[in-house]
Amino acid sequence: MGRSPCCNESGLKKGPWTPEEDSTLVDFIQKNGHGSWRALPKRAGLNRCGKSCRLRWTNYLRPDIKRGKFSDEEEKIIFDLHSVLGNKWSKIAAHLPGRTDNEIKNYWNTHMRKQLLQNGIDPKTHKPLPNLNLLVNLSQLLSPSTFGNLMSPLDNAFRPQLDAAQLLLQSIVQLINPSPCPNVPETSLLGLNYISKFGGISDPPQPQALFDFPNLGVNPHQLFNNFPNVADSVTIFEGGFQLPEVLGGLNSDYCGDEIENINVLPALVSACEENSKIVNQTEESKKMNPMYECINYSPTSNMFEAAWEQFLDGEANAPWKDILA
DNA sequence: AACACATACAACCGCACTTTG
DNA sequence: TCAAAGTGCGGTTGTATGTGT
Repeated sequence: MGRSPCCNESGLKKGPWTPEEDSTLVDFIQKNGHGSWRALPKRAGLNRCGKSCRLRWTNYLRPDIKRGKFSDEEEKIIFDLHSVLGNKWSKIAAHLPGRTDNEIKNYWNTHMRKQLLQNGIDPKTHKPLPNLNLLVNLSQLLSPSTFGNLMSPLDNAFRPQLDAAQLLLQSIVQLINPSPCPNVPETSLLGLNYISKFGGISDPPQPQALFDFPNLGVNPHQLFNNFPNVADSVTIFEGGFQLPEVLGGLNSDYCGDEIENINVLPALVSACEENSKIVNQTEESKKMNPMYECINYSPTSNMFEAAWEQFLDGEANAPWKDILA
């Protein structure tokens, strides 16, 4: 679209506005309205371009502008809306009376983004930045190339257990980085989880939220129900679980009570295909819940279970305990 | 006290998109 | 249908202020 830029006229002032210019602009708009922004500077007697006047008015001089520090509540709203809308600052600003899109953008970039990064949360995806070093190291430790040279033919008896352990690790890595849901835009349920649990970024969590089973459509209780022996290796507590020390003692970050109060979160489902009917979710809430289509989108669940099964089948011998020690 | 560096924020720029006449 | 005007956005810059040496 051919269009002449509005701000390349020579002789027009740029840079910070003086109190006199502010006063002139405010007086003119209060008396006449802004009308055409392009025509405004001449009519008001300002040596500025229309765009500069518009920005100055909308971002700073408008009487309904709220100045000062963002409240915790405002931070929560920004975080929440950003998780859904992304960088749609004007849409976010529409939910924060008195705040401008530019102000929110600046606040996000200078405060919130930094804090999220410091706390291990990706400000773009609102998901934890994967701390996969431990798992990668374990995976490498368990790789066939590592053991190919070290293990004697006798030790190959342990190969099935090693394969199972490696498969398990791969499953965990995939659970941490699930494939994106194909039916809805990228949203940040972890962001809501984060807010719901910690009440805003002013009191951030430590970056150890490696698992988020509700968001992956997996209920840890149901997940481990089929494996009675798992209690010996995995600690299941209210709303979460802890893996055995041999896997680094990684723990889930499932915060059940708070999450149930957030209606955009998916309901919990069984990780088992045969039990994959929706639980705790009405037909109405399915309609309201855009993530519904994603609830069963957990292709790694069965893989995870299969790995566990193999893993636990071999636990009687538990050679991996010695190998990893 | 003086300086360098870091940080926060206002403001600008360029572009793409939408609205309007 | 088209061009101008208006709007929204990401990225960047300039300046004031804070902090450490």
